[in-house]
Amino acid sequence: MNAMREPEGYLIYLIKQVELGVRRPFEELLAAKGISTPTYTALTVLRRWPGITSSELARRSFVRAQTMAETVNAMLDSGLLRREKDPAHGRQMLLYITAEGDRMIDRVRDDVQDLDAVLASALSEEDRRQLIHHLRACRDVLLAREGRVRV
Amino acid sequence: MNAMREPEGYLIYLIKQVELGVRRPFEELLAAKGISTPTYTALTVLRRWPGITSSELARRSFVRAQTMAETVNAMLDSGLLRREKDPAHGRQMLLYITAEGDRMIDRVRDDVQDLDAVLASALSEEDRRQLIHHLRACRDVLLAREGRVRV
DNA sequence: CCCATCTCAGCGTCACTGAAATCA
DNA sequence: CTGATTTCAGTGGCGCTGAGATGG
Repeated sequence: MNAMREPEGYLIYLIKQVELGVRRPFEELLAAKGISTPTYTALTVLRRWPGITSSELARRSFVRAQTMAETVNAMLDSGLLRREKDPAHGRQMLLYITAEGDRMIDRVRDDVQDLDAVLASALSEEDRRQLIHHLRACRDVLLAREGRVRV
Repeated sequence: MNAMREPEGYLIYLIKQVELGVRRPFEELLAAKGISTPTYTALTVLRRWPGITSSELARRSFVRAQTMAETVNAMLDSGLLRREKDPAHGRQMLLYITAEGDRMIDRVRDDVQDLDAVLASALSEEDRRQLIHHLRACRDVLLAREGRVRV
């Protein structure tokens, strides 16, 4: 418990620090291929959950629906996504990645993996596996707090 | 290696997602006590490294010197920090936390710990310890890339 | 009637670049 | 002269709130 008495021992603090440290190189990497961070994260979430609405995508991405709407519109304009009317709900539009969207993910994959390798360069393969696993657990706790997320 | 083929297996992606998910509740928590995220992080770094310059604080916080200068000025105005001329370097100013700054950290400690506990609620105590340890390793890799940081 | 989505409009924080002055 | 810090000025991405329209 003593480890929690100082900010250095807080998960929140360390996660924020690591994220800030990796933000710039990550954004530069994506910008070199012509996409933004919100676009990249939306693509990755949508690849896992094709056919969800923009609002649901927002919840899974931890942003407001209005914020996600901007990102989605930009992606529609650049052809990374397409949307279809939900036959069961007149107003809702379901989102899908296009072939161009898939190509975009492929285009940045190597660079993202390289940066990831730098980040993990002080960790053993087993450490890295554990870190991924624990971060997923934290993410899922936050998702559960975010209100209902469709299965 | 297969775990790295999808974004779900990237450290970068998960760290960004967790950070985004925790950002809002964290900022609300701090705002309730009257401080901002940059101020909080500056306080925590400075507590560990009293007497560093604003530029060095910027490097350790992964922001530019100009960005940090704004945060530091606000903190000087509100009495959380004081600064002294470095006797050995005419132009440089060394930063120290004031008693008021220490009180500010104390004031938010319980709330930060509560949020931290939520984040770690799916982890065992041993998992949490490992996660902290691995995140520190990632942070230190990034710090080392940031150019010379004074011991 | 209520609730969720979608859309339009405006706002604020925070990190950025560029450039000039000071001093070891 | 070179390199680092400090300071002044301007910019922009990105997430936010509020409000109105549509539809189950």
